[in-house]
This record gives sequence, structure tokens and C-alpha cells, in this order.
Amino acid sequence: MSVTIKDVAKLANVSISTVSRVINNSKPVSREARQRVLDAIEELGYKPNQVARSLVTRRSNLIGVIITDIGNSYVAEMVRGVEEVGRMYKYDIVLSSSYGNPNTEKKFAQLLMSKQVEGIILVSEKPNWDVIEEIEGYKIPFVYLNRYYDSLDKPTVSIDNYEAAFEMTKYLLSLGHKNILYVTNNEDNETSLEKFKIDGYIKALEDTEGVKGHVYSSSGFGIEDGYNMGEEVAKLIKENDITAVFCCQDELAIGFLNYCYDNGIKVPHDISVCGYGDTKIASIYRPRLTTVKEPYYDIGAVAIRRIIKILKNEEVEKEHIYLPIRIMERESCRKV
Amino acid sequence: MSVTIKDVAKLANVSISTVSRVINNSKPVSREARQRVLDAIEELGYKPNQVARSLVTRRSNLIGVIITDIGNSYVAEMVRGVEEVGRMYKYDIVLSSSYGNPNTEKKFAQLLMSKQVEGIILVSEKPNWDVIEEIEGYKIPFVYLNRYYDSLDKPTVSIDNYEAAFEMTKYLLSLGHKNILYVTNNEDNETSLEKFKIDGYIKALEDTEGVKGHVYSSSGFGIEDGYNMGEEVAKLIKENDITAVFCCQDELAIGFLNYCYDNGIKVPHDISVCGYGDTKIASIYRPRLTTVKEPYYDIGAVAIRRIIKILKNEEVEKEHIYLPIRIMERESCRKV
DNA sequence: TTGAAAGCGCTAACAG
DNA sequence: CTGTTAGCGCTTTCAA
Repeated sequence: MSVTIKDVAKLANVSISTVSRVINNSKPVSREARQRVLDAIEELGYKPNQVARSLVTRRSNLIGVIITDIGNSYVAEMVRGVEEVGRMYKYDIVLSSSYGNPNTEKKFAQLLMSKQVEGIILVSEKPNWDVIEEIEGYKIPFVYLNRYYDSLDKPTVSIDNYEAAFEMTKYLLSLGHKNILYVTNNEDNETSLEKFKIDGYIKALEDTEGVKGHVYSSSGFGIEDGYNMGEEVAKLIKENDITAVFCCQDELAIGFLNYCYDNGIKVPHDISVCGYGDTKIASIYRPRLTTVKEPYYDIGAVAIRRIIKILKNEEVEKEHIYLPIRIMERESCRKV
Repeated sequence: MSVTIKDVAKLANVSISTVSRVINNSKPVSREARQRVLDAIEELGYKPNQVARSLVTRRSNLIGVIITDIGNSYVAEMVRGVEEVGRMYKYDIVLSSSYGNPNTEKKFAQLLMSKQVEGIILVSEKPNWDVIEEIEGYKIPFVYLNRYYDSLDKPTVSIDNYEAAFEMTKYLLSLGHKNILYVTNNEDNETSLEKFKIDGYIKALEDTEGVKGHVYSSSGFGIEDGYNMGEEVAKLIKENDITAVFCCQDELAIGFLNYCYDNGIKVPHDISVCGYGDTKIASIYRPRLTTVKEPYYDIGAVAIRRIIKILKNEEVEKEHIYLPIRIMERESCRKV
């Protein structure tokens, strides 16, 4: 069996309370007693049992993170941010992948709760108020992250999507494009962030003379969807003299780039393409994808920072934290 | 405060033992008592405190996973496998990213131990016997995963690298290539898996008449390294009539593909390129990368399965488990 | 400055 | 079939 506080106490010839005091630095202990305890700890290789400690302090030093799928690079990036700053404050991360299933999300929330996690971060891809309500009922700090849908009044951290789409459109305009196609996703859900992005896109167009906008709805946000829409989009491009395609997510853009490659359409020579997100592949693929950087790492980092602040009773900023974006100018878009 | 077993007992008018029995199904309980308990649990929304439970059962249902960086897609894929099968057996995963630092690895191992994890999976990119020894000292089930270096006699799961390189070379040969360049990494470390891969490559060449082998050492395994070696490799290709480049990792291949793109070298028209790993990007990039599939998901899955088997005292197979590979024939290699 | 003792929430003998 | 009780390893009053 492993060595406990009792063993240390015995060896150091003090009571277990004294041992506890030195390992927690919670109360004054005489120099010599402390030294004896320290020596005993060293000698026995004693490591406090965090489980026992958690039981009495009611602090598990665990933060639960429910994600859709660590295989998505943006999710991996968020988790990186979460883990790295969690670590700085001595919090460990318990990962649960829901693969988008709302029931699974809920089950995990309960599971995490029974593990006494001190806070929960939910990275979701569909709005699922049922789960959110469940978690809010726990009365522990909670941050909701969703790249596609509005978090409404829930604590979250994101970018200003209106501004992002606005800026990207402006950039395209600055390149000389006059006919820009925006590719959105035709989800009928009212809370889709596409609403804001389309507004930003339109606003940018309105600000400029002699340009025209076109909106196309793909049937999803993934690489597959981007590929599958290729034929129709290519047709649209021809019919309307479109010179730039602004995809609402990098994945869509990459899929479309693949379609172009497979069909002999040269990017950016024949058509400029840009994305949204700056997922890892955007800067690896050739041509490198021009896109707007949504700082996923920072989003994760700020999310957990907020949770920790609440746990430490520090002042927290407003519920919705906006992070700055950046236009990543690369080779998939050219001047016309 | 949250509801405890006592509250349930009181409401159901039974002792806490009875409640414990019904939630654990550990001993017979009369139908009516069970029902009363169930009702009480339902009414109070009782969830057993896993921390308390862990303290007495000494089972945390936690498995610690130390990784280098979840941002590497092959790592993410392994973690997926680990998490998904862990979940099937009701184990949660505690993630720790070392970013390759051996001291961090060791610190995390200790941390995980104090959290009473029941097993540890270490995904490493350098051989670090110090950490391995530390973990082995814990006497809990342990699996060591390393994509680049030999695990020697440590419990691990991998592919047969000799065979994989052999098969890929055979495939290239079958395409008609007679001058194949193998790109390895010049680590001087004796335990590099490159040793086996180069052997497999050479063996395949030896089996065939009139073909020639060339080996080039890059300065790393990453995309950057693949890019940076581009110029030298391009020169080698010219000088030796090389028609195919076999890179020891996908990342290297992708980097080289990028170099080719940026320098007007057409793949596979001018040169065939293949990789090793089948990381996510291999099938997304254009041209899609011909490569050997190292089943990362399965590796993770089998690794944790082994740990769980040990935990359940089930029979476990030998220490080193080999998983089958597959040649992924795609467009980056052509017939000559 | 120190030790004794209570108790965190739960499981597992043990006795009935 | 059920209740009582003794811990699991630790923190934290409370007295001394």
C-alpha cells in the first residue's frame, strides 16, 4: 500500500495534524518539527492523496471539458489553450467527447459533476439548451463555446462575427473584387452566427460603390460539403462573373479548393477563395488559404481563465468576452 | 450543499447501507426497499460522490494520458481512440500535455499518481527512460507509445515498421520506379525506428533487379523540415534520376510537397512522393498523399484496452502489440 | 506550537 | 434482507 500521512507522522514523531500543516503551509510549525516532517516525506517519498484531500476540501482541482471531437483541429486548439492555462493554476482537465450527441453531452455533464469537477467548459456545435440548463443547475462556473451558433446570454468567449465578416469583405474589396460570393450554410436555425456574418458581409458591400453580392447556401460546414458544392458554385461563378468566394468556414473553403484542384480550376488565378477560422490546415495547404483568424487557442485559454477567476472569487468581466480577429493574407486570394 | 447518501436514506426510511446496496447492486435488497430508495434518489436528484467512493474503493476510474501536444493530428487521433474505448468501460481521461519536455512528463506522472489514476498512457516523442522508470515504479498498468523511437521491452502498441517500409517500397517498385529516395531523419539515437524502416526499404530493393536506393537525412520530422530539405532533395533527384521520394513521416512529405508547389515542381508528374503515417492531412491535401496507414486511433484504443484488461485481471497478450498496416494508394505517386 | 478528535461521503465487513 | 460500525486519507476545529 502506498505511504500515507500517518506513516510520515510516525517517522517524524509528530501528529498527523502537524504533517498536514507543513504540507499545506496552513499553520505555524516549529522549525525543527517542520524539518523532521520534510525529511520523513522525502525519505518515504510521500505524495498526498488528492482524492482524500478533495473529499474534505471539496475541491477536486478538476475542470471538465466536454467537446465534440478532438479530431477537429479547432477543437484541439481550444483544448490546448484550456489545458495550458488550467495547468498554470494547477487544474487538471477531464476530457469527454460527445461527437455531437446531445444526450451524450448531458450524460457527460452529470458524470463530470459526480467526479466533483469545479467547472465545466462545453464546446458544442449545435445549440442544446437542455444540456446548458442542466449544467447551469449545478451552480459551478461554466463557459459555453460554440463556433457556429449564438450563445445568446450564456457565458462565452468568441470573436465579433459581424466585424470579422465585414473586415474580410473589405479586404476582398481592397483587392479589387467586385463580385463576391459568400458561402453560408442553410441551417434554418435562428441562432446561427451566419446571420451576423452575412450582415457584416452585406454592410461592407453597401459601403462600396459598384459591387455586387451573392449568397450561396451549402449543405453543411465540412470539407465534404465544400467539395460537393463545387459544381454549383463553379456554375454561379461563371454566370455572375464572380472573382472571389468567401466561405463561412475554412473547412468549406478547403473542400472547395479540392474541388477546384480536381477540376482544373486554378486558385487564385481563376478564382480567389478565402475562408474563416484559420484552422491549422489553412496555412499548410497550397495555395495557402487567406482567412480570418479566430483565435481558438486564446478562446480556450480565456474560457478557463474565467472559470478559475470565479473559483478564486476574483472579479470577472462581462459574460460575453470578444477576442480580436485578424485577416490572414495568403495566396488563395489575388488582386484583380 | 449537495445531496448525500444520508439524505436518500432518510427519505427512503432505510439505512445508508441499503442505499449503497441499491446504487451498487452489490447485495440483495427487497423489492419495496429498493423502490423506495430509487424513488428517493429520483426525487432528490441524488448522484453518488465519486470522490468519496474512490477514497474507499481505491478506484478512481481515471486513466492518465500524458501526451506531447494535442495539436498534432496523430496524437489527437490516438487520444480519440483512448477516450472512446475508455468511455466504454467507464473510465475518464485526464489529459496532460508535456510539449516534449521530459521534466514536465515526469511532473505530470507524479501529479496523475496523486490523483490516483489507475493507469497511465504515455505518448512521447523522445525516449526518456527516466520517466518510464518513474511510472513503472508506480506499479499501475502502463503503456508507452512512441511514433519515432523504439519502446524496447516496454509495453506498447505499434506497427511493424520494417514491414511497413518494405511494403511501401514494394508498392513504389510495382509502380515502375527504379530510383527511389528514402528520406529519413539523421538522429544519431540508436533507438530510432528509422533503423527498421531503412532495413525494410533496403530489403525491398534487394529483392528486385536493377533498382537503386538513395537515403537522405532531413534535420527533423516536421513540415518545416520537409520544406527546408526541398532544395537539396530536388538536386538529388536531378542528379540521380530519382522518380520517387519516400518520406519517413507524412509531415515531411507534406512539407516537401509544399516546396514542390512553391517551386513549380509538379507532383506526381515530375516526381512521385509518398509519406508514412496517414495523418489527417494526407487525404485532404492535393494531390492526396500516398502513404502507409499507421492506425493511430486503433493504437490508442488497444493501448487503453490493455490497461483495462490488466485492471480487470483479464489475460493480456504479449507486451508488444503489432497492428496491421495498409498502403493508401493516392495521387501523389504515379506509374512510370 | 501541537495533538486529539470529528467528519468529508461512501463501502464493506459484521451481526442480526 | 437490513442496520451498525469501522474506516479510506486527509483537513480542521478545539483544547491544551
